[in-house]
Amino acid sequence: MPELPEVETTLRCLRPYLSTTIIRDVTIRQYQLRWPIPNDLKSKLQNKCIRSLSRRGKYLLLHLEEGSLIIHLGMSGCLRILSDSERLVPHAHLDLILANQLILRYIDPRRFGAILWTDEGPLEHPLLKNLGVEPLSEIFTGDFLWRRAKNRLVPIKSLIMNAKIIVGIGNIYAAEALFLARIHPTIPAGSLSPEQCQTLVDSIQQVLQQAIKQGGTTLKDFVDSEGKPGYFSQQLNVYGRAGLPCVRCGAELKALRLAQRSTVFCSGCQK
DNA sequence: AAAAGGACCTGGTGGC
DNA sequence: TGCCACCAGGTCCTTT
Repeated sequence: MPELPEVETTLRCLRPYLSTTIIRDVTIRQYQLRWPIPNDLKSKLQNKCIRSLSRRGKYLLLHLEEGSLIIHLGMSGCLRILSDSERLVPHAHLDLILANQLILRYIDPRRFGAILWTDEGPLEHPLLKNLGVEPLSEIFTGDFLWRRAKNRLVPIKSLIMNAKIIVGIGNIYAAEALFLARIHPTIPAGSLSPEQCQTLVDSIQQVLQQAIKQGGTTLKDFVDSEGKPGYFSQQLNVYGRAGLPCVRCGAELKALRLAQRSTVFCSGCQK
């Protein structure tokens, strides 16, 4: 499910409910996610105050007095704020019962997500420490991308989805950004000109910012923490539109498989 | 070092 | 209606 805009939407939605809130209790129904939920998590959280929330790439971080909860939504995860009367749905793996009577519930059918704890600064955690740049930060420039792409033969789509280089871009927004930039998804990353890199950076930032503004993309089951879907799916130009006409030139959009991911593009517009 | 492919897991869809 | 193959928003790990 969630790429950067969906995680950011979740963060913004949660913040008013969670910051400076005390966790009264923790219910764990399923420990087996991508990695097991730590056995001692309950003791780390119970009666502790959530000081603040942040995001790094697709990771959500809840900062407590000592240590942080690291949450990743995987492919199908979401976090909901619920009143205690709501009935349990399948795959509700963890609840934080808050002092304000609300429940923060983690739901993840495919269990590709993760809930981990770190006593240290969370950015030093092995999963976060080697992450690439934030695409909406000022250090993500055309020159940065050009230098990282130089001499590399991987398809440009794979490169921009590589979290060691840039975080947050998944299959939807990679396809959309390449369409906006008129760049073919399979061309070797190292063959882009500096100008094309600048265009691509601009397109990535544009598509992510627009998607955040729309509350993310709901394909199937993404909702924010209040249960509202995102509306960016109405603005998708290529993702999920193989066989349909290109909104720019009218040519039939093509699909191919790249690194086991479906990839839609316009062979008329994207060179 | 870089690139490619497999693995993890559930649920929905389309074909026969 | 049932069964099966295949697909889905991620990303780490192993192999080449």
